[in-house]
Amino acid sequence: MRADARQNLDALLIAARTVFARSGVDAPAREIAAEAGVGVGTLYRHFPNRAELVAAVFTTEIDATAAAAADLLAEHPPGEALDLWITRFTRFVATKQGLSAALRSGDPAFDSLPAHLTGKLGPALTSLLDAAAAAGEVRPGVDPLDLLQAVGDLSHRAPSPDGSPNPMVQLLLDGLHIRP
Amino acid sequence: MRADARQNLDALLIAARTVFARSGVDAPAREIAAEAGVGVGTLYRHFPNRAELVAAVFTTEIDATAAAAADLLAEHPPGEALDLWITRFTRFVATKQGLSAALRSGDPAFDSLPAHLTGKLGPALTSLLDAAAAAGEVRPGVDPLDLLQAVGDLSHRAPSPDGSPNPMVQLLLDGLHIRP
Amino acid sequence: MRADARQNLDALLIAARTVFARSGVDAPAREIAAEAGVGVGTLYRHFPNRAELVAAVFTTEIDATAAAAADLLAEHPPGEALDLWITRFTRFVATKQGLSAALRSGDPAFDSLPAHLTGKLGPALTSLLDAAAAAGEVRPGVDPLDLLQAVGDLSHRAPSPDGSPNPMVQLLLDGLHIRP
Amino acid sequence: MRADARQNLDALLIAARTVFARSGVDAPAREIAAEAGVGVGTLYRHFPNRAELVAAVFTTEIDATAAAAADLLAEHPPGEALDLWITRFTRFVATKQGLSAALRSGDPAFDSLPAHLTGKLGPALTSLLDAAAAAGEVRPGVDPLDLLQAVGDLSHRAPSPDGSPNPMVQLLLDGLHIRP
DNA sequence: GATGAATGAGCTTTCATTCAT
DNA sequence: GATGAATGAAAGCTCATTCAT
Repeated sequence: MRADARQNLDALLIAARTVFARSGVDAPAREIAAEAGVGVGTLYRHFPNRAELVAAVFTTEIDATAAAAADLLAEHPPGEALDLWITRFTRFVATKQGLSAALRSGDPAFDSLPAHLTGKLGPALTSLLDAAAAAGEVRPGVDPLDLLQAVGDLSHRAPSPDGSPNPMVQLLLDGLHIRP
Repeated sequence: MRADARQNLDALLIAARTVFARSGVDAPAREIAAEAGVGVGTLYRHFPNRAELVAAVFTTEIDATAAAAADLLAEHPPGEALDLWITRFTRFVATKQGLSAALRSGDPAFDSLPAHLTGKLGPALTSLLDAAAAAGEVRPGVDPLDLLQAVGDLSHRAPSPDGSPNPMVQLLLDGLHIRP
Repeated sequence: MRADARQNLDALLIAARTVFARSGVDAPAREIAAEAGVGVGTLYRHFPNRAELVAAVFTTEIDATAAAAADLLAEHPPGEALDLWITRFTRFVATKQGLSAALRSGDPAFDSLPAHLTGKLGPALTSLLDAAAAAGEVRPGVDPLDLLQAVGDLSHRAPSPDGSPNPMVQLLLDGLHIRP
Repeated sequence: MRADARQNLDALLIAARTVFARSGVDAPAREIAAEAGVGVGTLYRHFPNRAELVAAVFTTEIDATAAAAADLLAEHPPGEALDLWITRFTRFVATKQGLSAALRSGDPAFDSLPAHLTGKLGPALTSLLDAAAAAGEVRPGVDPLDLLQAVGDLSHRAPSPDGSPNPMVQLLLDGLHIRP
């Protein structure tokens, strides 16, 4: 892939994420292209239809969220890393208004999303839970996918402006942690 | 208001609810008018724009949900009435895909919705909780708005085809009840 | 149908015929709407898609060509009427650049065209041939559909500016007539 | 011209002919380039615009059709050679759906086409007619351009799948031949 | 010279909203 | 008051053509 094409693709993904967050997943293609500083044609060259673009953005975001786990673990004590990651995941869910609709749409472009979700986020959360449990900071034996689901359900609403997680999520995290 | 005008208005509200559930809140105005058996012009006479119609449908639904509390209390023991009402509320939330988006849209037509939500559903749930607590069936001291919020958050996903509530909601209800 | 709607429909058919003749059957919908003095929306209200419009224009033209037979017979001696009608048919074919392509396109909107062609033009030409044969002006026993086909094949090219038929068609007509 | 450039040009002409026959003269440039196994850029280097390409393909085809006359004369008795060539010409016309439209388009790229048509095909047909007349197989004195024109007019419709000429053309050829 | 990525005008079609009937 | 025809502003998408690589 040519360097400029790669740059455009990246710009499109970033632009799409921005625009989706601002105007929803149904935002005009032209708006996304403009945000990326690119013609509509370029958008359509890279993503033949809207679903493909949405799927790509979601996938990218999932990947980024999953990848954050390792970074957080490296820079924070395990229990704190877990909390921070959950907060980040919370932000991911809050931004993805279209996610649940997409999953239900039946569009083949979204077929791989569920597997991607569990395949990437499951292991990421597992690594955090395991580290925190090993350090005695959280109770062991929590199923990562159950936790993901619950936090997800509780995070649909728009995030607080200060970036702090939903109070209910906070409660859940509190329950998870072992207090001395 | 003339009798036929009143009939049209009712027909439009029912039609809009049906169509919103089937095709989403962005369904074409014509589709709604057709479902109601009226011309688009009539739709616009009653609701000058789409947001006004959406708000009206939501308001109507909120009212109906609130009104159901008294009926259920009259026909069932208080604890059961509570469960049935929560299930009904769950269905309300699941159908209203557009609700959270509407609340965030900033459209003035939706300005009164939040107050309407708490103003109608709060008291309704309070009456149910009080009755059930008085009968010793549920623990006392539960904040109705907190419960509403939590159940709401947990009910965004599509409902089970059999009409039973979300498993997480079920869990919540179980925790609420006092078991002998 | 409301009077103004009827007027628009007629205006659209006339405009489409004009534009098709000028710019071909693939002319932009906007051009046709503009020619008719109408918004695009109106065009699409009457003809949900281009094929439907093309079919309508062709059908209308076929009808007009068929209807001309009776008029010509009433106003001219039979042999002359025949020649005049053939000339008119020649003009019809020359204008309908898209006809043969349409017939081959497989679009269901064109399904009824072939039957319409033979069903309307066959009888029209039959009446002319019969009258002319009865008057002893042309040889009897000529199959109208064969003649239609042959003249059609010979008339695909643009008509002479003076409106006279193709020389080869003229030859054909000469052969048809009984000269003293 | 470099050898590879020459190859590309040939490939493009062949590809264009194929694609034109399959999808019409308005087929996307990309489709033609792909068929030729080159990039669009290469297509545009050789033919600055679509009309130029169309003209080149028509010219090439005319040349090939004209050239076939000598070959056929060398390998068949003159009368048979004439029939075979007419059949081939018939195929040429049938494939060139865009020809008459092109001639009428006014695009300067097509300016030389009419002269090329008569200049190449006229002499070719003359040679065939003369040879056949000299052999006493066809009547003498037939104007080649008239014949070309008539056969052309009669061949606009899609060819029979078996490659045999139009029945009307067959009739014309029968009339041309002198039967013992 | 070749490639194919990028551009953006232009086309079809939909639909909210207005307004003549 | 009701109707539905008309309007025209979008929006999605395609493709001829240009031009950086």
